[in-house]
Amino acid sequence: MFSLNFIIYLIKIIFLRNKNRRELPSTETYIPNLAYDSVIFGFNGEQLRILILEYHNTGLFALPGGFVKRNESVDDAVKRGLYERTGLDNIYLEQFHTFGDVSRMVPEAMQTILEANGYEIEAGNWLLDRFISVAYYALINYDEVTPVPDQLSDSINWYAVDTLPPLMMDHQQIVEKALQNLRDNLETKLVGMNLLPPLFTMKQLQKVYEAVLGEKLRRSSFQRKILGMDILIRHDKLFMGKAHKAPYLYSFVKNKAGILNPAQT
Amino acid sequence: MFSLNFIIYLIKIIFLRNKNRRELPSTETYIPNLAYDSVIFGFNGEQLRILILEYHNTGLFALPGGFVKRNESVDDAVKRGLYERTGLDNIYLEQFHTFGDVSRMVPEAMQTILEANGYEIEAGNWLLDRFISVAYYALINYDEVTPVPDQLSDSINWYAVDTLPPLMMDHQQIVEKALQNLRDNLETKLVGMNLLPPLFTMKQLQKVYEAVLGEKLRRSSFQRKILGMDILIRHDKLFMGKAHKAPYLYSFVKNKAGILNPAQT
DNA sequence: TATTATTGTAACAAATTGAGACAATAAAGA
DNA sequence: TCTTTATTGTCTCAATTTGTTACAATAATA
Repeated sequence: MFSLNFIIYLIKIIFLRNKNRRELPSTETYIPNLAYDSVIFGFNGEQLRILILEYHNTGLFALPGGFVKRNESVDDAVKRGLYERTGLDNIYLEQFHTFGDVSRMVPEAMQTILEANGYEIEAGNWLLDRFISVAYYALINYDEVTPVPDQLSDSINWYAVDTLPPLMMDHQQIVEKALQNLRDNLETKLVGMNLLPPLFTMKQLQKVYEAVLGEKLRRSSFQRKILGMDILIRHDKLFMGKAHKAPYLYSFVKNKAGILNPAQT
Repeated sequence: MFSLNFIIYLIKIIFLRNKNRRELPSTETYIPNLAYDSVIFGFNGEQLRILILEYHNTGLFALPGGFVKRNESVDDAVKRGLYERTGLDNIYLEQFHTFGDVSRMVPEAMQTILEANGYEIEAGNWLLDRFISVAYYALINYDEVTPVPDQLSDSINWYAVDTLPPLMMDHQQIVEKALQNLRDNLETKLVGMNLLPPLFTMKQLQKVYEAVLGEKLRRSSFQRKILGMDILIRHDKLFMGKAHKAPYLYSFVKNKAGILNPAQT
């Protein structure tokens, strides 16, 4: 009567329908008009990169974001989102600005995204309303992470901060403000600690500084300054099989009085 | 039949009833769960002070705050509030943090305040719900302002930052964070420009710096540093009738390239 | 005319940063 | 085994910035 392929086709349709026809988030669980966006920085050894996601079938690129539950702090909402996307707990997080312009209301964008994912959304739904967004940046160890796309997005990928795809809404400005804050905090907040693996060479640390600042630094001044801060512990040398003197490995002193402990907002 | 005094008394009652029985703000005009708080700094020549208001008949001290209209940016909401309270337009404003903890939900406080003002409020009203608050600090010229209390508050007064009354909820923490941000921005954002009158002496400027930093500075280093920044214009001397050399008056260069223009968020 | 308090600036020392140089050294090649 | 190569750790000296003290200039007063 029916071919096997047709049956499989039907099952697929039903399955996908069920998957996509799931309930939209509601204001019973989430606070209306409030969202967060996260600029997740990683360092690949050369460049400073951030995680950008692309929504299914829309060509829209965006920062990872989400909503805040009614019984959850904004910080926790961001941590939850980061955990879902990176699998990492205890990420270094810094809130840097809240974006509250009226021009942030772009219902077409949300509508496109939801419809491309098979949701039906009626006019007046809270998701199409205006959103105030609290923006955070996160610093993570690039190598420890395999980012996973969420329900609505095709992909989540690393992009160098100076060659981002065109981002939706005001996300480009959010990234710029994040970068500016990261630069301002570079000296005081020991940014390197969170972008590098536990053991690293002086050269790697310098590369992080250069990538964040976007300029070359002098090797000897840099070394003198960092060592003078008394925040590094020197370990054994790292023999990389290269034809030159081997560099020392370093780690950051933990809980240096007054100065930052990681994973703290 | 009735004495004139009695008539006047009746009129007063009716007038006050109308004044107090006015509609509570509703979520038709305001965004729910979102508020702002403002830390308004002024400098009286010696101390750094902030504006604190006291609610009628409650003994509760608080930062001036308010809600955000649905068709208004958060920045504009704050400007509106500042204008109502200080009469000043074009105030220097800086957003510094958004407070989003769940522990910020203290419905008793709002209930006390509203009831003390003769409002009836039923359980479930949005004003008793949780609020996320975007916090700003403002810098104003102390002498130009006569603060006016709002509808709910008895008084609005200047307090030195180191002798504040006990503030409600987390407002003490908000002040501390504001101060910390003000200190961090002191060098880069030309804070003095906004806390002093247009013409001022070097000593006055130094006093501002000392009040913000909470420490004494050396006169000659300070003078050399500030003059070296090329941000001041020297004017005529100020003769104060004192038995010593008269100081020069200075003003800030406007629109110094790269560096700040005032009244900009 | 001397006295007083405060101002503007110079002068020198101390500390920090910039720029270059040099010896040490891990691996590769002769 | 001895050079060669590229890079590292550190030192030196100059340039710049900051800390500290000193001193002359000067409005009003006695």
